[in-house]
Amino acid sequence: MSSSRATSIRQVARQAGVSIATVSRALTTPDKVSEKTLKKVLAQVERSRYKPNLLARNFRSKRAFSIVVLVPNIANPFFAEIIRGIEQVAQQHGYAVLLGDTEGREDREAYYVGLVETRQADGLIQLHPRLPKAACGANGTLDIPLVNACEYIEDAPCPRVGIDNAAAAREMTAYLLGLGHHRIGVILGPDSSPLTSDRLRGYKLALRSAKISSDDALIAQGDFTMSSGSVAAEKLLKAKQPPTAIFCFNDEMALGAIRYLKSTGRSVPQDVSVVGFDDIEFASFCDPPLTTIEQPTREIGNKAMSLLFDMLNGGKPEPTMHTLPIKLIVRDSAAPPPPR
Amino acid sequence: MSSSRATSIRQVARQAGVSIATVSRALTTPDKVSEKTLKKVLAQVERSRYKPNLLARNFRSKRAFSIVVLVPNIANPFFAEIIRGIEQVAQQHGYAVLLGDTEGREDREAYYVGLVETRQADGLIQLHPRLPKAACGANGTLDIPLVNACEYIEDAPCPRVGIDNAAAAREMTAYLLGLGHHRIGVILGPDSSPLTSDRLRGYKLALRSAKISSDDALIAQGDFTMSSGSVAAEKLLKAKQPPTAIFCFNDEMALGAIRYLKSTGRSVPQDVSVVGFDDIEFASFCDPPLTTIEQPTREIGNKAMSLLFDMLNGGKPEPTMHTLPIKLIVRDSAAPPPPR
DNA sequence: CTTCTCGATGTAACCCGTTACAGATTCGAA
DNA sequence: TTCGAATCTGTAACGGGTTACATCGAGAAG
Repeated sequence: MSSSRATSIRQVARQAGVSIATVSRALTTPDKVSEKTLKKVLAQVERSRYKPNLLARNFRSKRAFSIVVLVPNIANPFFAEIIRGIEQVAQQHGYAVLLGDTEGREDREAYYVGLVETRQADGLIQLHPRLPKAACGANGTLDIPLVNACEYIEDAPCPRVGIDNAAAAREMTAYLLGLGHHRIGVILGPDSSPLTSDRLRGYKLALRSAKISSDDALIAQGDFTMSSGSVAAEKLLKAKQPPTAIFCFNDEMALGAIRYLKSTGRSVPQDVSVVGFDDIEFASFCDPPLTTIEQPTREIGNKAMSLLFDMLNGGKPEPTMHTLPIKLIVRDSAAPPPPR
Repeated sequence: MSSSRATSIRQVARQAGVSIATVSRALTTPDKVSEKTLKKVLAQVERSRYKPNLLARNFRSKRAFSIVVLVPNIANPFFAEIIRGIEQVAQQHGYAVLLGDTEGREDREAYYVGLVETRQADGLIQLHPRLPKAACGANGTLDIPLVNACEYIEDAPCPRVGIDNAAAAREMTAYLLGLGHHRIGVILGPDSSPLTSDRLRGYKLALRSAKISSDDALIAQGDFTMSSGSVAAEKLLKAKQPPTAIFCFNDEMALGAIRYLKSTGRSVPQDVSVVGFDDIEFASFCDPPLTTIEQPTREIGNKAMSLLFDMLNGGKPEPTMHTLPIKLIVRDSAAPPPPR
């Protein structure tokens, strides 16, 4: 909080007896400066506590060295993990990450897109299942460097990274079939989410492979919240022919479903098996520990940032999907169905 | 992705037939421009899709219009909520928030402090219980605008916002006493956290008011993780005179404690009451729903950002503590002790 | 000794806005 | 009509770095 203005490169140059160019080079490209001068300059930098003004540097280099991450809700630990993955490689490349918590509102989305249009940020990583309207040019192309992570956008004109949701759902369904279940309920996510349709497709594929016809009475709507999981589970269990296992399209809903089952005196997995998706932290701590699908959240974040970094450095934005492997985590919430 | 360089204010000025100063004024101080010119300029701005380069503007105004939030771990929903509160008012004032997830490492802390020293950011909000070393000047003052939120730093030379942990713990303990408990166990957080000592103080104060002497056998160490809650609960319950209620210094540990109790066949709250602290989202969904202390997370974030904003606008950093009210949330995890 | 090469350094233009200051125009009042 | 004030507009300096280009000096080669 000293009242004098911050020391500038010119002061350092004067006091070190060199030109400003030399100071600049000493700090950014030391090998272009003789050893003697370098030492002299660095000593003076140290002495006068000089910190280069990155606002100026970035202005000159036309780069903000920051990127924004658009996320529906940081309070969701699943997204938080992906953000950590993004930050990790962002920092390796000298980028800072601006947090864009949209809370689902489109005006906030537009605000963050504006940040990159006005060069406050260099690019954007989108964690929503849709493209930000504000970023779309007239001819279906994107105005800004963008990569989409973890939610699959059909035909998006940008690189995407995520998992193969259909394959994952198929694997999980096959696992339940393997335990001997024939009536497997599912609790979907919101319709708007492409995740839902992909996972549903995988589920049906697995049934078909096992020569079991799918039954709409076994499909219940949810919205990824715990309470919706409870409600949906109730609906499924009250059917004429209730399922012996429930596949929830995320862990929160699985937790909700388990809560409902327990509250009605059923035990999991003895009476009904319940499995989830995502492997959030609580999944291993709840009772019973949840069998679920682990998503490579860190890796998704890492990859997304790497892709964006490439784009920012002149790579062209191949609109390809980068699929990362998932893992079926078997814990204790699924077991063979009870004998009839 | 057009190959031409971005349109600059000079182009717009030329095409609108005015000077660059007029364009600048039209965009930043429209009332200094005649209505006719304003219309003409804005039309041209629209037509050429001109977006002012904020890198240049910020450079000129010597402000980055961004602040960094240092957080131990964004994957912790408690912090995530505070961040949302910060972002909310940051955006109102035109500030972006840079996410500083330190993962507890000091080098990352230093990196983020560097961001404000080099003017990439204007100030910093710290969510850790200690001051970043890198930000401390020689004479015990701070080099950068900083406010501390949610964890109490003793004698920090900066504004602080948080709750009265001692009073909150006292209230909770009094509540358990009121239910008829006489042997109340506590599960602490890590020693390094000032939260722990404050809450412990509140607990002891309540006991003294009730003329009950405190017993070290009722105090167990934890570290704010669920598994530490299980371990600590086990230790408490295996004592000669086990507690009839357990006060955990955060919700995660309470969840862990409940899990341990259930696994040993005890039911909560019939056999043992368990209460938490923080009111994380899961607290209302677990079984039984947790009686806990609600922290005003949003408000903490809001207040912290307001304080920082004031500092950035010339207000001097009063090193005062801003205490926000908490709320005791009664759910179903605490009940009168079982009759002996 | 001259000439060439190459590394180290300095000079100054440049990035793209904002804004102090000056000049121009308009309008009302004397 | 003339002058002053108020309003609008333009010119150009400025911010703090980076970097193309010029310059200089030393050592190598001829």
